[in-house]
This record gives sequence, structure tokens and C-alpha cells, in this order.
Amino acid sequence: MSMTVSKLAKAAGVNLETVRFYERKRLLPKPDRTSGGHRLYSPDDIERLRFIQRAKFVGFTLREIAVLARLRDESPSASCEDAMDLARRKVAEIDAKLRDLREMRSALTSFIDACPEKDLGHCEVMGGLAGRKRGNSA
Amino acid sequence: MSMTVSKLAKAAGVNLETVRFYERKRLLPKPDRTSGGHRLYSPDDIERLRFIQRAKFVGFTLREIAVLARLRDESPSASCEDAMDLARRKVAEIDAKLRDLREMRSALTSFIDACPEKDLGHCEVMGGLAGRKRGNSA
DNA sequence: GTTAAATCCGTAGAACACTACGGGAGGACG
DNA sequence: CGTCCTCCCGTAGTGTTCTACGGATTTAAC
Repeated sequence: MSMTVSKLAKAAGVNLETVRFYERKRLLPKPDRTSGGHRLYSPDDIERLRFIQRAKFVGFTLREIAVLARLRDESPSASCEDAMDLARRKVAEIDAKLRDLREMRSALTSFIDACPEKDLGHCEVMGGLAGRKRGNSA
Repeated sequence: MSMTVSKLAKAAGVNLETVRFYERKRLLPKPDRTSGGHRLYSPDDIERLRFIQRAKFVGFTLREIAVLARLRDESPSASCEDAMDLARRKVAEIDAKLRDLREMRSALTSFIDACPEKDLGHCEVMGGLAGRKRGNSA
């Protein structure tokens, strides 16, 4: 039940070249090959690609994702504490990102909500970003 | 009451080269010059740089900010709806990111919480990241 | 067994957002 | 006037994350 690189790419919704790129960047393990050298993937690899996609969307860099995704490839029992450590640091980072995003969101929505759409002369989206009185500065 | 580029950069908390970069990218208008060719800025330009910083913080790309800034310069009354549109789209994106972050967080914390740290042979952080799913199968 | 599609590889280019370089000219201060 | 910092400009480099090219080989379908 293995698949070629293009099947994997399609299944995970990424470009075929991206799969190769991720392999070079060690986000994906080196796959088995056919006798002719073609890559062979398993459904687990779809999972892994999807994990990468989610982590990426959420703001992790590929470098960070490489660490996260590679945890399982290391010696499982010996690295537990390291893995825990990493996971906890990631949670802290996620919390920071959550705070930032919530701040962004409330800034934007307050501009939107304050906009008197009938009176376009006082657009609060513009005003807010311009720093006028509601200015929660970065 | 005008200032040089380095003063502006310092006042707005950006690199001097970034000011020139933003000018090239038309995020900042072409400034007046001294007879010798040095750029001269007004406090309004600090405002504008801060506008850019805030927009960036809120998640706009420079390309989007350029549009926003041009909307701001051009017909102020006609542009409100476009700006609102942009802001609303950004809020939707932020909401999606928040959802994903919360998902990631709960996944990570469930691995952490389930990890029997005394028994390193059964590290749940490793297991979780390896694709052994929290609850559901795959 | 032929052939058309898929894959191989390394390398190059693209877009984004800066950041740095280098050699010369401008300008403030004493 | 000398000195020294700032600024000029164009161009090139950085790092990230892909995406494309192109000629050769492999595989699958018929």
C-alpha cells in the first residue's frame, strides 16, 4: 500500500517539488525506493505532510517543524525528556502566538466595529491603523 | 521641523535601510531633499511608518499595506469599503490561525500530560508526534 | 514491446522582507 | 578649514519557502 511521490503530493495537497524540498530539508524521512530509484511512500507520510502543513499555517518555521517532526525518528526512550522539553517550549511559544493573534484580532475588529459605514469620511479602519486614539501600538 | 532619514528611522524604530526600502516599495512617499540630496522627513512620516508597523503587526503583507497606504492617500471617502473588506478578510484569517493554534496546543499538551516521566519507555510526546493519535485513529 | 507518463537529479529562479557594502559627497561643529 | 559622522546610490547578499527546468531514466498501460 505504497504510493509514488506525485500521489503523496496530491493526497496531501502540496506540490511534488515541495515533497522533494522537504526531504532535502529533512522534514520528511528518506523514503524507500523502487529498484529504479523512484520514491515510495506510505499513508503515514500523508499524515506527516498534513502535520507540517498545519504547523506551517500556525506560524512555525520549517526549521522548527523539522525538530518537531523528527522527534519520533530519534531514540524514543532516551530522548523523552528532550522531547518533553521541546513540547513545553512549543506550548509556550504557541501561547505567545495566541496572545499576539488575539491582540491583532481585537485591534482589527474594534476598527471595523467603530466604522460608521454610512459616513465613509470617518473610516475607522484607516483611523485605527493610522494610530488615531484607539491606537494600541505594536 | 524636519529630520534626516536616520532620525526618522530611529523615531519609528526601524532600520535606516528599511526606510529607503519602503520608499522603493512605495510604502513611503518620495521625501523632499536638501540641496545636497539628503532626504528630509516630517513628523507625518513617523506616523506613516508607525502605520506600516501596526499594519504589519496586524498581519498585513507589505503589498497589502501599500494598497492600504495608497487608499489612505487617495480618495479618503471612497476607500473605506475597500479597507473594511481587507480588514474583514484579515480577521477571518486570524480566526483560522487561532483555531489551528488551539488545536496544536491541545495536541501538544495532551502528549505532555499523558507522559509518564518516570517511565521513559512510554513517552507520549513521542508517541503523539509519531502519529499515534490522541483518541481517534488514522 | 512500444510508448507515453512519471520520476530522477541538480541547479536556477522567484517572491518576500530586509540588510549590508562601498566609495564618494554632504553637512554640523568647533 | 578640518574632521568625522551621516547620507547618497545602486547593487548584491541573506534566509526562508518554495517552484520550475530539462535531459535522462523508470514505470505503467496497452
